Amino acid sequence: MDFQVSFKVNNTIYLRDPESSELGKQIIKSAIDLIYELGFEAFNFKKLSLEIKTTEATIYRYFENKHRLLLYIINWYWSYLAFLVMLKLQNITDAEIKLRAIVSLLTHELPESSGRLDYNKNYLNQIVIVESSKVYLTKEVSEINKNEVFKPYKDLCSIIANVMLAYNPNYQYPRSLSSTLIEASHHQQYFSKFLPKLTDVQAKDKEEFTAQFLDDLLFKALRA
Amino acid sequence: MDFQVSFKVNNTIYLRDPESSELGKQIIKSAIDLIYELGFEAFNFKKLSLEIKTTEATIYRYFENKHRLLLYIINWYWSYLAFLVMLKLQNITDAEIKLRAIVSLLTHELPESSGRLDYNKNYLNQIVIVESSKVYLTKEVSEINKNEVFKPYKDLCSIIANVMLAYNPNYQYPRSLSSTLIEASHHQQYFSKFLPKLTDVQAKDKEEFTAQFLDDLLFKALRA
DNA sequence: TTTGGAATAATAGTATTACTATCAAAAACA
DNA sequence: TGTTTTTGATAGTAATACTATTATTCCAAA
Repeated sequence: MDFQVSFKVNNTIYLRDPESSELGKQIIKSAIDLIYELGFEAFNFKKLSLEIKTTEATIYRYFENKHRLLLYIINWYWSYLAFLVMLKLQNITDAEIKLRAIVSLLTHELPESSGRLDYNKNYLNQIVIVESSKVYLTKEVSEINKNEVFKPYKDLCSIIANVMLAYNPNYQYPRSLSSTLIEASHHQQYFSKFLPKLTDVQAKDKEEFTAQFLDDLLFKALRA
Repeated sequence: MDFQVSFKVNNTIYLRDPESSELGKQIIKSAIDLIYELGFEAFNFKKLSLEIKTTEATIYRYFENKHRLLLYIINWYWSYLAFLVMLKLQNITDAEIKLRAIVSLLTHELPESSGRLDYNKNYLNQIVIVESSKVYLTKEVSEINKNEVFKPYKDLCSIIANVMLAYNPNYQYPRSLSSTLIEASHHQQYFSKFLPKLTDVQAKDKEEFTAQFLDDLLFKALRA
């Protein structure tokens, strides 16, 4: 069985749906590659247009500016991750095992898929770790939040919160713990790579460190 | 008794020590006001120079660029906070009470001091919440980390980690929990204000919400 | 098969940003 | 008093973040 899943992101984010054309998909794919390579600050539409051999003007017809493009990418990721979480939790009944599966998804690379134009999942992961907070840490949060552009993040948060409540119905802070879990998964992965003194990583457990820390934290927080 | 405390920040951050002149202090003070008002992205040296009636060129003699200036401000804050933590913990012997004092410092405004040129502590707090992660979420982390510019953050983290170990010597992740605590204090304060669905704030507990959540999380994490 | 509309390409242009350079005036300092 | 340091005034540059205009291509309905 082969199937195609696509994630419709809120249409106030783009001017023209990038999924609606080959060029649009190319914009997203190459944007992910370039942001990964250059970092969001050094990334711009000029460089992107050179990369995909089109012009700045054309890209501006899809996205108002690079912040919106990043928001699109990050939202795509949240939607995809929420989908994967739902999929993984399908056949699990035990809430504890569900929570471990969630931590695992939050701390490991997304599964690579095929498709010629498919986004590089490893790059996407790194972008989310490094750049995702920049989409909401802006003066315009309240303004852009009106259009529900953060819904995918809120939805993911809500899904996780519900599993937490299934595990312990008396826990008082399921949403805050979910957002803390998600954000901490990014920070700890970033810190353990670049600023290890802010963590307890050891040379040997680089791979699994963040998962172990979050696992420990999560279950202690949730146990009565 | 009246006394003056000043915090020397790593001298590779600035070209000329802003504490060494009135103009320098004015640059920092007005930068805090402007970054608070405009957000870091919209803030620039042109606007700052107009504000303090000098020229861009003059500000460039103190800081290489606005990223460095932000780094200076954030580091000043970490140093000041570490100082306050040490001060508060002075006469406390019980590790549990120490930890509560730390959570309280992390989730409340800094005490306002006098001094004509003193920085606006409320603004400073907000800047740290919104902008601090931007100083390390950059392509150049490893490069600038070589000069120990993140030492104040690491030191604060280390101080808190030691109190955690005093409370529970067997806890395995004191540094990661410290950095998570600090980062979560920012996120939860930010979210409860702008994206409340990512938290469990209620209308009535806006003030104390973050402190309560972190308190709960911290002690559950640390208890064996 | 023609034709109208949409998408894209090519090109140019503007305001702002993030600097650098130069030189004179003012202040500090010795 | 003379000298060095700091600041101010002004100018300039390369890059960024767009907007505008017109020409070309393409596709789909008439």
